Amino acid sequence: MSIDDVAAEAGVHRSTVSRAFSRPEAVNPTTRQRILEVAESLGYQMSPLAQALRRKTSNLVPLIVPDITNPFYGELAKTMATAAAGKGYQLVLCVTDGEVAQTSGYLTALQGMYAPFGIVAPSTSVDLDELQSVALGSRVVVVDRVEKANVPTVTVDSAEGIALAVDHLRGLGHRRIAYVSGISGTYTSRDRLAAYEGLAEKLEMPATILDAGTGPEVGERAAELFVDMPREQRPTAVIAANDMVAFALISSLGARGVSIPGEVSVMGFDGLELGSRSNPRLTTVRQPIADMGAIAIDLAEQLLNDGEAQHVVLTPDLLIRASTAEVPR
Amino acid sequence: MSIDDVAAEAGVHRSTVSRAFSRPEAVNPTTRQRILEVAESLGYQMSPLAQALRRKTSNLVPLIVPDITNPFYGELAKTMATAAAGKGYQLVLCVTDGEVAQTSGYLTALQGMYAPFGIVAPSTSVDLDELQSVALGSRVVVVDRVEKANVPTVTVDSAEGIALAVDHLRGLGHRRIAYVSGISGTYTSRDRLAAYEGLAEKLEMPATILDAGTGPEVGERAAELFVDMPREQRPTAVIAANDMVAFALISSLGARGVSIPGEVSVMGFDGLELGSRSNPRLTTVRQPIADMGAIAIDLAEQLLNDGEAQHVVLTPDLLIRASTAEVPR
DNA sequence: TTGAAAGCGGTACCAA
DNA sequence: TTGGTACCGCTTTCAA
Repeated sequence: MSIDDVAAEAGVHRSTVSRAFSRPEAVNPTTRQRILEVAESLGYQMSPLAQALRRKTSNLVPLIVPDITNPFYGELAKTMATAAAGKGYQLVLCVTDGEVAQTSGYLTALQGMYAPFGIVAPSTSVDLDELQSVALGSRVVVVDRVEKANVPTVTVDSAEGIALAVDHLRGLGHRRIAYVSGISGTYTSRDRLAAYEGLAEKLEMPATILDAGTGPEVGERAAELFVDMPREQRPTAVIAANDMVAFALISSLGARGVSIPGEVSVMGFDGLELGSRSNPRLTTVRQPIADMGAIAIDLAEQLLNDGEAQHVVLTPDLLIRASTAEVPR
Repeated sequence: MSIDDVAAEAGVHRSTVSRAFSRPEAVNPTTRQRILEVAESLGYQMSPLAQALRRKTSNLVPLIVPDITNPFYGELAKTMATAAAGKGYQLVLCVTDGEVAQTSGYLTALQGMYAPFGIVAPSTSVDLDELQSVALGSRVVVVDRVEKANVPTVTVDSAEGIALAVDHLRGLGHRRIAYVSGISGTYTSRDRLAAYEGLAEKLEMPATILDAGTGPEVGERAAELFVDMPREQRPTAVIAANDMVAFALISSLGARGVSIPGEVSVMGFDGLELGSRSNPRLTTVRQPIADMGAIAIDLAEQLLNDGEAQHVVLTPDLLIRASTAEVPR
């Protein structure tokens, strides 16, 4: 079932059929109508491959994430998939396991497929300059990573988020509020940490940083640090670098008999759906993940059209659930 | 950078270059060596698109999942991605939101891309016969769904898994063991439920089924049912249809002040990584998700080669963590 | 073992 | 507005 079959059946030339689809206004309405009907009746589907080969641009968009197992990237992938599908793109799933080399590998591979652009949710150490050096790299939008001049980015305001969290906790009477840093210092984790430190200074609040550790043992280190502190010095609340760290921390704290929010309030950052199924349900700063997909695609298209690299910074909000409570007295 | 550039530079015909890559034995070793070197020095990459167009088969493999947000599918996707990458396939992410129509839609779309086969983790209601009626449908392997004669499948033994769970709980002294059914009756959920009922009968154990409800409120219904029962009738342990249901249940139970595993032991089924970050850490039946990806790809390739639809049934094992304990007395 | 030529399924420019 | 034609980058059959 190719374009020639339709052309023959409709009694026109293949080029006319082609136009009927790609530039409808350039063909006689009557003719077009006939072509469309014939195509319909023949069940004709245009070959995206042939089209891409000729046009030198496909509808294949690489989505590069460090770890699709992580629900944050899962939620991100979902919104991306929805947004992409709406614009006729197909998402090619590229999982890097946090390895930098893979990112550029995928990008060049997908460029061979004439991918029009790529979406990258970079792991820690991806150097954006390096990224741009690979061919597709100059047509990439970066999600969940702070601004970089000539690469479009969509992020959430860390300072705002941390302020929301700290406000909430102070409103509950907390004064010793610690920050639990994320797995191997994710980029956002660092950004949020900086926001926390900045705010602590501004508020003249003591800044305590607990390291959650890495790997499958996340949360263990921070929990150890916590229980090893003399009671009266312990923070009464902690803000985790992200929801996953918060879950891990709560788990480790729970295993040590620390009750939440009875003894410590714990806040996350991300607003994962999962937080409504945790024990206790997680109070957290919510990123508008649902918007990020659509925005990322828009930014990509803008980049292609105007060559303009825009930066969109989204505003987070508070999701108050059950892991925070008034400071114990 | 096309095949002709390499040909020119190496002083041979394009067809020879083509052969040098695809049928190395059909070209003079010396010539081939030269071609390879030239290609290397020119940084030549073959166009997968052009190749696919001509060969009528690509390396694009649709991975169809109902919800990538669910960590189970996330873990599945990860192993698939790894297995696929190892064989030179690219995974195209297709999220169906549980809508049947989408599945066949994706399949036909990807067939237009000459996808050699597809991987489907079907949602509840996908009819496998219906699935096979669409073009690509006859070259599909199904994951996480019981056998169907002419479609290759890879699944885990539900009966074995439930037996493992029940054994574990009975070993801890539990006699009233309930089953909490999953979200809108997933296929595996039903399969596991049947296994539970079968085993209960065999063991002459009372079978209690708690419905976890649907949507964002999962777990709520079961938790209500549970607390509404008179204490002495309450199950002392429950087996959830899957880990996500277990998390939700624990969350809802926790919100009602029921302590786990103090008052009830809760078991999951899946073995998600997430279970090591829950509170309490989840005792569960583990599916060898990591193997499923590689096996699925193998089955697909076998199907293409021999036309044979194999069924692989994997054996689950027990992951004992902290959500189960001896029956309270 | 290598080259020539046709074709995969489209697009786009040029002419009519 | 339509048709003709060349070409995108590669594969494959047929001859040499």
